[in-house]
Amino acid sequence: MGDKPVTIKEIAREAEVSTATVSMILNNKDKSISAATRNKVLAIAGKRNYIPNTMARSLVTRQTRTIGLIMPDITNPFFPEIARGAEDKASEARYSIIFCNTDDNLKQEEKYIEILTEKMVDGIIFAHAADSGEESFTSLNKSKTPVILIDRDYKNENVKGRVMVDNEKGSYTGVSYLIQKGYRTILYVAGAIITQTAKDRLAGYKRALQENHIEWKESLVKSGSYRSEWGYQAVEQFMNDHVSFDAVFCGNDLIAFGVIKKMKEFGIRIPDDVGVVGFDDIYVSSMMEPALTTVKQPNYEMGYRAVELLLEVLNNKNDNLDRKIVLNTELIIRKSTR
Amino acid sequence: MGDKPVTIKEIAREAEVSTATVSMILNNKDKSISAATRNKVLAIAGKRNYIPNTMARSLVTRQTRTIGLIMPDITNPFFPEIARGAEDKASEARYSIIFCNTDDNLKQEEKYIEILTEKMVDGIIFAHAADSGEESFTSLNKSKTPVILIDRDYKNENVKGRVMVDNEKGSYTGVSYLIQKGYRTILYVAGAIITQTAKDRLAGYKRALQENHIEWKESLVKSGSYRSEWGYQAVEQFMNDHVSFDAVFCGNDLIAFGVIKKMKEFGIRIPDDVGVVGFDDIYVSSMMEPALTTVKQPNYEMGYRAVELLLEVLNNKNDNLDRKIVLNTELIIRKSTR
DNA sequence: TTGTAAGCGTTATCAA
DNA sequence: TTGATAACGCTTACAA
Repeated sequence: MGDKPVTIKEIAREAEVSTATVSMILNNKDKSISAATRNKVLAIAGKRNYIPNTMARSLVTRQTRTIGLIMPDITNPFFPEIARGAEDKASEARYSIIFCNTDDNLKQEEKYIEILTEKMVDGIIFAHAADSGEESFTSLNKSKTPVILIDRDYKNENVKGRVMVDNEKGSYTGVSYLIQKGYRTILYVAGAIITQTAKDRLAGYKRALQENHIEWKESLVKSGSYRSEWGYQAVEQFMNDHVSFDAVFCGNDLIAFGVIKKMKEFGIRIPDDVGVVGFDDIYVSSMMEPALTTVKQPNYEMGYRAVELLLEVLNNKNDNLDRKIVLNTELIIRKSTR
Repeated sequence: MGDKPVTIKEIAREAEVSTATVSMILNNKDKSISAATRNKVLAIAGKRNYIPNTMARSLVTRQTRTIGLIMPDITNPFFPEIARGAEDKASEARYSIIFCNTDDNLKQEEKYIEILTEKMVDGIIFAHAADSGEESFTSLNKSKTPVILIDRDYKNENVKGRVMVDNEKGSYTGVSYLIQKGYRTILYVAGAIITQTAKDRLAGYKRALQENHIEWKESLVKSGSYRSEWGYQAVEQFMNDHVSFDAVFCGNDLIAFGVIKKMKEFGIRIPDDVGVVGFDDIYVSSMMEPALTTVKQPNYEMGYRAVELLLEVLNNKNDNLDRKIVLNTELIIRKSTR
């Protein structure tokens, strides 16, 4: 019933052994310790309700069993599954996750990297969605913390691995499907095009057209942001430009929602008049009217694999690997295509 | 260019002062220190790229500037905004957040509370959605960590505050609005009814009917889970029971989506034949067809206020308050009601 | 204005 | 099979 937490020292005193002994027992490094003292110590620790102080422990072991997760915005439906995957894997291995929202703001990212290295996290999972050009991460360079990148590519010596998705192939599959279903004039409403992601998806779009001998026209492509408002506006713009089309391939599902909303307002029927394919497969896409055909990203798996990779790196300090995991997308066929 | 991180001791040596002096300067407790030594130390710390070791610091100060956030599932659209609000406030105050997903599993909760107290978090924000009865939290009792509850009520001496929503009033407002718009036979498709939340909402539903002299019938109320599948099934069940109705008040937005989907399949027009009101206002509710009229919960604010409250508690160790903050809901009128 | 030194709760190296 | 004891890097009385 003491007020201060019980320490190893007090247990040692009560059990009439040394702190070293107690420590070994509590950490299962007790091969050489007699069952008698072992049980005695364990009993006392239990009774006194001993809780180890990880600060003290980390100070000497130099590991915190904590990893940082930096992402733009947990409120964006793209990220919760990544976070969940990461947390699940971390939790399995008895690691904890500190999570940070940057709003795609470089200053914030710098700040968080600083904080995380001060907190001595063992590693960082870094999901930086929007491309911010080639800025160098000064905090990252100061820090020696190993980093696993999600979704984007950086050059940095702390980067020990990347987990990405084959975006080119993903959009190739989506667009090919549209063509296969008889659609011929396919708009591409992209997100922010500075993004490598968006570029890769554009490449996949082009390749699908090419392989099907459909001419690629710049007038059919517009890029904006990854928000549903942009999809809504984009359709408006295409209509104003008197562009005619029978399908829309969208940079993500949110954009697709906007596209569909606007088209409904114009009385365009989906999928009969126009087919729509999204990208991501966020959880509501199946509930929309019509349910959205989309290229699913394995978000949960990305988070999970990223942590898995990090733990591997942590356990093989020696070999300085920079592993790259490329995950496949999956076409989810629903009702927005015929 | 050394390999090990620079310590205060090395800086002290290089600056030819004591570690105490360096520590004071680095912590802005340097009222009494000459500008000369001050600048010298700061310069060296900058050049050598000093990063404080928070393990060591926390060991003596007994605070980690870290707080735990326990919630059922970040993947559930209800929670990301809470998490975001919490993180924003924490970040403002230079606190970090460790986040934990319990899947409404009591074992998990216990485990996380244990881990968090081992990690010596300064406090815990606890968002426990589904009611798990009156189970006692043994880990919580062992731990002395202050806890702020979100959304649910527990009795526990570690609970130093609660942030909740006035559910009774919320559903009262929603149902009153339906009545005001001329709807008369209003179903209530509730979530899990063991939940206090669901009970309070039921109470609000009844009060609205009563005040408008509409008889309450048990046959108009069904409870299931907070998932869209349940909304879908519920409508089916009501139809099978040959219950006629002209409005549906839903336990949350997800349920409303399911309800709407099923009704569309039956060719029921919304809002003309039947009006629908949801609860929560998750981010897609405005994008649905028709856009959903719903009782908005201030999720972001709940997270934000919870951390705010926790920080207050942390700064007033002396008075043993248990503050309760009750936030108001807001009726968001869109197109699923006439 | 600055330095000395104790101590935070562990782990880990030697010795015994 | 166990015990002393020196770290780990920092803060904080108290002295000087």
